[in-house]
Amino acid sequence: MVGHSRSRPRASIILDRSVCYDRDMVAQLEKKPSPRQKLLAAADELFYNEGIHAVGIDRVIERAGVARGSLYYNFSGKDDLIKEYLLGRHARWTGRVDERVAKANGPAEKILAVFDALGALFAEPSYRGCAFVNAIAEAKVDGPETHAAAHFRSWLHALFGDLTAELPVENPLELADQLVILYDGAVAGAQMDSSPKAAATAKTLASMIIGA
Amino acid sequence: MVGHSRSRPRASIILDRSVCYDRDMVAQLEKKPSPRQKLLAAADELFYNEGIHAVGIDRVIERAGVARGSLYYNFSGKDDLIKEYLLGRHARWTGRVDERVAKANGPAEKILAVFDALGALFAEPSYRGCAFVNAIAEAKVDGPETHAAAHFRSWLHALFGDLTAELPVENPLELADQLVILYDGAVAGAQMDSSPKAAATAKTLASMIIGA
DNA sequence: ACTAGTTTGTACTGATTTGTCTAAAAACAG
DNA sequence: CTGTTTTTAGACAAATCAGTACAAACTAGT
Repeated sequence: MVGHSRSRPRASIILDRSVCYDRDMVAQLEKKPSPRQKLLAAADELFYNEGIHAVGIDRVIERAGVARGSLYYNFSGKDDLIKEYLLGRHARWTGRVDERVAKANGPAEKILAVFDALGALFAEPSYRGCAFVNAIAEAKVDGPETHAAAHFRSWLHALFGDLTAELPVENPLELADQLVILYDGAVAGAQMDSSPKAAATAKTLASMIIGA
Repeated sequence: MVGHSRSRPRASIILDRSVCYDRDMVAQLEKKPSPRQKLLAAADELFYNEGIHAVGIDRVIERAGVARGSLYYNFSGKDDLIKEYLLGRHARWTGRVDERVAKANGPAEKILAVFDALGALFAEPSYRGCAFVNAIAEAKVDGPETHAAAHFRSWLHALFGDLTAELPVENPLELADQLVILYDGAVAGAQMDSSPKAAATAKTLASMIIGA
């Protein structure tokens, strides 16, 4: 609940996305990872695999191999670490989806490419559901997870909203809502049933409703 | 991790389902609720609204208005309380769905009745997603949530599997998988976007795929 | 009324939680 | 080299966690 007692570091979430090549970025890529990066990597792994609430900062610190003080020097507390963990998840996942969508030709193929991205995600052995759904499940009202999850949801709706707008259908917004349901259903089903084929099932449904 | 040190009570989960009318059942309905029932009611409310991990047993006890010892007399520990909480959620939800399905005429209407049940669920102001999805999100491997969630998932697949089997389609099992995705998508979308209309959207999609 | 089963209130343990503090070493920039 | 920033290791506090122990009181069946 208390801010930094020392000065704040200059690193930002942009550094993790490889979109901005300033001097600090190049320097961090060539040198060994900073304590901040090690902490974010450890938090990403532990929070996602075991749940945010179930993982104490001691385990994050131990996993990262850094000193306890480094956490509170680079972050204002666990809530801040949670927020940055979710921002990183958001950036990496949207990057993967945008990449696949960009490669596809035409709005219909771009929509189906989203479900191909889900299929690749579900095939990863470490898949344990949507980080934002899981975070909201254990979040208290107005917790650090709220804004990050809302940000992710607006991205998801905009993704399908933009793609269906280029489709020759009578009601693109309704179609976007339907695609969001297919997306959410595949994500949840793959987690609960441990069946990666949910992506293929959802993709089949998606191709049905965008073709009709 | 330790069993009962005193003798174990004779009440079972069946008593909460109103399916078995023995003498104990009638007695419990007419008298004031037992500490066990108060504890289950408090755990149901707190675990669902705030997350299992985030709620300590002290808050459950305080909310139930019973003594600390009553928890460990009626349950073997928090894990046991979690298990009973999820069993109760399972019984109540499947009861509500089965009731609506039973009232519908014909397999197609019965399938759509499931999504009507979801619509009624999402309209409740206390809706906060699927208790089993939320529980798994914060559960550790082989925790008390695992079996309850698996039990619920097999019920869900059997529900749509049985209903699609009575439908004149070429591949009822594939259709059942698709309906599960619509169900999961509505459940997750209604939670993440706080929009009860996800049930109607999923129902529209369901009627499309079972009509074709 | 007697007895067994149940509930209560409180105190207590031991482990774990997030977060603070300090002093010294290390890395870094001008 | 000099001075600032960052990292380290560890001790420490205050709160909370699940669970145990125990004695007294209450309830219900016979």
